[in-house]
Amino acid sequence: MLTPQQIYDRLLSMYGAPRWWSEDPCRVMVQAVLVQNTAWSSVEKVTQALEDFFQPQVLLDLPVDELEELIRPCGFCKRKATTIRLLMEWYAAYSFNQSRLMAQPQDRLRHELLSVHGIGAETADDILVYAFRKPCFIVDAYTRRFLQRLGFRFADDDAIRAFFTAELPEDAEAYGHLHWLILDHGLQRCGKVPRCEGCLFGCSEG
DNA sequence: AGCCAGGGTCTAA
DNA sequence: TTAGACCATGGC
Repeated sequence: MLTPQQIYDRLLSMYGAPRWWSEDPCRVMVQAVLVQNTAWSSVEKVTQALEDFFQPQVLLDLPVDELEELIRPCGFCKRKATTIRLLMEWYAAYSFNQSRLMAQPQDRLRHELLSVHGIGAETADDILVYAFRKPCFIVDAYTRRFLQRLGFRFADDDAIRAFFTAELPEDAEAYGHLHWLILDHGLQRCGKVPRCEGCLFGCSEG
């Protein structure tokens, strides 16, 4: 069985330097909500329409029904528009102050994010890592499918998290980079096609 | 046509 | 505590 470090190294050699979600915390938060049960291509489409709106106060000033129309292609637009609004209100309680947020304990931020209606574990963890640089390992559908194709069987998401965090340094950058590499791998359709080109994992079956 | 996409919430048993 | 319904839309 591969170790987390070996997995990371192989992904790195396949996809090169990993990208960060976005340097803009507001964009990370909005996109993390938009991508819930939705194809990333739809998020990209809406992102173009939202290009002038990725500022917390602008989003708060925008009538919710207008936000619904802007994000409609991502589906669940009423729920997601409300969640984005609530998320920005939470953000406003910290005065949109990045250093003030990053100074908070991870557990506290996670608890607060989970208390926002429409934010669950995965969305909260996306935000913790990519917006606030907290070392919280993200488990999503791609992570589960990826590990399953590699032959791992875990009882639940906590077991997956434990597998990675036990051996990797507790570092937000590393977690974020690894998660994005796993996304790159998934988006290459590894495991969905008979064999993906140059795959170092030999992905070929589900 | 029908199924799925980087989820989350609510309800019933 | 867990399974199932529901939320909405686009792409294939």
